[in-house]
Amino acid sequence: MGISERKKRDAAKMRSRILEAAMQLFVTGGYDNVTMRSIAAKIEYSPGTIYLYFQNKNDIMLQLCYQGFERLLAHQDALEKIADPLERLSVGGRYYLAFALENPEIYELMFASTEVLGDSGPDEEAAPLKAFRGFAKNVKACLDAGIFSPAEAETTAIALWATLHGLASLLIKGRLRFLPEESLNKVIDQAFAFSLRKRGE
Amino acid sequence: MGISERKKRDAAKMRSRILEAAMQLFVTGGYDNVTMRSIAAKIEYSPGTIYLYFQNKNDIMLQLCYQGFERLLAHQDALEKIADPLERLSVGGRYYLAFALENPEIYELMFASTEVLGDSGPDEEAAPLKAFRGFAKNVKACLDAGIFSPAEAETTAIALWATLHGLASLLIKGRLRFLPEESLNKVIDQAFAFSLRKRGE
DNA sequence: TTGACAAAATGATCAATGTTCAGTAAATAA
DNA sequence: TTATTTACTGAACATTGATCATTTTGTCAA
Repeated sequence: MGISERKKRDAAKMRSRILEAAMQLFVTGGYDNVTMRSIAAKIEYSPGTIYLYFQNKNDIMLQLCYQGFERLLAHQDALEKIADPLERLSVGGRYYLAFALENPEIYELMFASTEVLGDSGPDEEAAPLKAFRGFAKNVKACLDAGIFSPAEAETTAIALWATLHGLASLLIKGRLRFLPEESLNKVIDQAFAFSLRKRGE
Repeated sequence: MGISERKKRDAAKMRSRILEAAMQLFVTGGYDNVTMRSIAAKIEYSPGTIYLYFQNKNDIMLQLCYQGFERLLAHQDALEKIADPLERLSVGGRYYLAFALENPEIYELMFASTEVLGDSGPDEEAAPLKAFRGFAKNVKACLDAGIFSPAEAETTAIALWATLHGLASLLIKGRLRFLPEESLNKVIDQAFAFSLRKRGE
């Protein structure tokens, strides 16, 4: 039955084309630029066809959200080479921030309200959880190296993530626009130093 | 000219009624629940009337965003009584987080993307900037008390804000749902301790 | 190759949305 | 009372996400 396999490949390819078109529309013109009709026009199919491959628009946006997490995770993979755990964590954090600032729309989508992304299921949590686990692993390495105390492993990871996410969010949404450009980099550096400072006791 | 004054009051009252209706619809059913028609029905006017008092829907949502910041600022005013600067900062942070978690929709709206809220003008930055200045003032007090070193005043304020905002965001959007309920409070406590720890050197 | 069946794609259509605007009603002024 | 300005109406428009009867395309047995 080579035919049914080819059909499966075709269907997967069609899904990819739809997602690619949606992603392009999204990053160039934001959420409002993604309409079922604009996607259809881009892939040169009729609007109704999209519903043969995706349940609805939310479904599509959710997939784009997942793609965002996957891209972020791919970035983080490059960190494995860094031996020093504290530096790995620091560089990872900068990667995280750089990703958010270079892909503001995608990053926003990744943390868009649950409402937009539809009801939460076990699958929905998978991607963020995976991202956090990678993060936590690096923190754990710092812990093992005696940089943090054991009781603070998860706490530290979350606090760090929160700081990074908060910075990214505030920057993307222009809430730190009042800061002089020059001091921004310094702020980021110091924020990292602040969060990553070796703890006493 | 008592008439024109009365008319001004009437117009202001009408604006309030519209905003109140919009806020009610928003907190109960989210952004999608706020339609020009639903607002109109709630205040018992025709949809077109709303456009005599507001430019468009974005305008209305922007005002709700401002109301959110005002509520938050009102909360923070109660902090003045706390003498110890470090404790004032800590309690203020908890207020901030509590506000965000008790008013998740409003908090989300306050930090919604610039796109949703319309083009940024000097007015738009006023509210968040004001909120941050109050925050920074508390940090400065810690600084004056020798708790932080001078070079870190603004940096510390921003890092703190980012951590708070990040925590609020992640919590609201369910990204920390995998955490056991019991450990959540501990995480918050430790995150605060982590960020507010007295710095050496 | 042909004809019957299944799968894929279409596009007209629906209800709902934000917004506009000619027309109507009410309030004010003359 | 009459004229004029102001406030309001609600039908209408363009767009949106989504649906579904219809048509086109693909598959396979005869």
